[in-house]
Parts: sequence; structure tokens; C-alpha cells
Amino acid sequence: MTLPHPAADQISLPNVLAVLGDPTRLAIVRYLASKEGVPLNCSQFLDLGSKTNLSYHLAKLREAGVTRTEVVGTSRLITLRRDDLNARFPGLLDSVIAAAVDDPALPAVGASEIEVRA
Amino acid sequence: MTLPHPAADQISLPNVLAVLGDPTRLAIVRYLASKEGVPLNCSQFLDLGSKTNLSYHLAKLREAGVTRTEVVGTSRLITLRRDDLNARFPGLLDSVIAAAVDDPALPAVGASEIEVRA
DNA sequence: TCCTTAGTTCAAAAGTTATTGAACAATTGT
DNA sequence: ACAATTGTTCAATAACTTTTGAACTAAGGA
Repeated sequence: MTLPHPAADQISLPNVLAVLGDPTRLAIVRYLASKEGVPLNCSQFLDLGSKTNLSYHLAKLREAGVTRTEVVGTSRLITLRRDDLNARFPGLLDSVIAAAVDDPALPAVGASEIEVRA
Repeated sequence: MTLPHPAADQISLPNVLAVLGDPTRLAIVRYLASKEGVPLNCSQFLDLGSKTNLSYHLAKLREAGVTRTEVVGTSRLITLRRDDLNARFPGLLDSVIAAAVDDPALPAVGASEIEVRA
């Protein structure tokens, strides 16, 4: 079973920008970039919203072509579509991620750990 | 008389992305980039929408910090805030513009000229 | 089999954005 | 002073997006 993804050449620039123009989704992308290579499932992002709400945002990212979602058992493993995005919009994802990393206003994944450690 | 603009360090990444994630506004930015140096007033963009609608979109671009609007007589001269955007989000504007230039789905400024010439 | 874990779907509500037309304001040219 | 040009504001509406909770599906482990 596989979920629908747009082909690389179907990825729309305004759509990608609109999808990234939401703080929750930008935080998801920033976290994916920081854990690149590690397979992440949806529950990793529960700091950013409810299960239902994340399902919605993750679907938006997938449908826009920003992420790839692989079904593995009951999990969905989510990765950035770095290569496809880079081929279609060179430099865009990198500059967005670099700017997002420096953005203190974005919600953080793992924010609760700070309290736990304290 | 001057219009309100955000300070460079007040420009928000998600807001910039959201504002650029609209085909009309992306077309405005692409045209501004193609005519950099030339002062453009609002009527240059009438191909993209009604006067009222453009006033709305141009205000969004200004309020997000993407453009600067200078009041000169009854005109508003609009320019890209290239330096401020580049300082805050290095490479972002360039990659967006480069991708927008190649996007055939964006509405074009001056599309009517094609008909006129034909 | 039964329970848990992981995530989706649906419908409703709330909030936001885009588009329109009519009325307005300010400047410029005659 | 008058008219034309440029663009804004306002209120209404239409269209979309986000968020929520309850109900659901599907896989995995006890």
C-alpha cells in the first residue's frame, strides 16, 4: 500500500511556498532536515499539534511534494524530497531550511524535553 | 507621507513564504525582479487583477517585508527589498525568483501585449 | 482472540484570505 | 476651479484553511 505523491515535475512552486508558509509545517520540515537519514514517523511530531491535526499537515506536505511518506506496518515513515525539490527549484529548500533553523519563533519539536531535563 | 514597512529584523519567514505562495503575488515579484532598477507603479500590474485586488496584494507584499512602496505624487513606486531579504534569509529570494522565472503556470504581466502584437 | 499502537477519515466549527464594487482621497494637468 | 489619474478604504461575500472530537481501519503483540 502506497500513498499518492505528485511526480517531481508536477510539484508547483506557489503550492510549495504556501505549504511551507505555515509555522507548524515549517517546524516539521526543519525537524526532518535536522534528522535527515533517520526515518521519522508521525508521532515524533506530537509536540506540534494533535494527532488529527498532524495528519492534516503531513498530508499537505506530501501532496505538495515536499515530503515522501512510506507506509511500513502501522507507521508512516516521512522523509524530505530533497533531490526532487532541488532538481526542480535549485537552492530553495536549502535556503528555507537554513532560515528556519535560525527562526526562534517557530514551534520546536522536543520542546517538552527541556522541562523534563530541568 | 510614507507607508508602514516592517524593519528588516521583523520580517517573518513563514509570513514571507505564505505571501509568496500566491500565484498573483509571485507573478508580481517575478515582474519586479525582471525590471529591477526601473520604478514600477501599481498600474503596471493591472494584467494580474483589478485595481482593488492589486492594492490588496501589494499591501500584503509590503507588510510582509517583500517589497518597499514609496509614495511619489499619486503613484506608489514599488521595489523588491532585495538587500533586507538577502541579509535575513540568504539565497531565498534568488531561488524563488529563479524558480518563478521558469514557471509557465504563473500569470504573466504584459500578457495582453502578445495579442496586441499578433 | 483481544488489546494496544499508529494513523486516517469525517463532519462541524472557527478562522482567514481573496475578490468585488462603490465611494473616497490626493495629486496633477488644463 | 475642474477633470483626470492613481490608488485606498470599506463592507459584503465567497472561498479556502485550520482545528477539533468521535468514529474508524489496520497491523502487531500478549
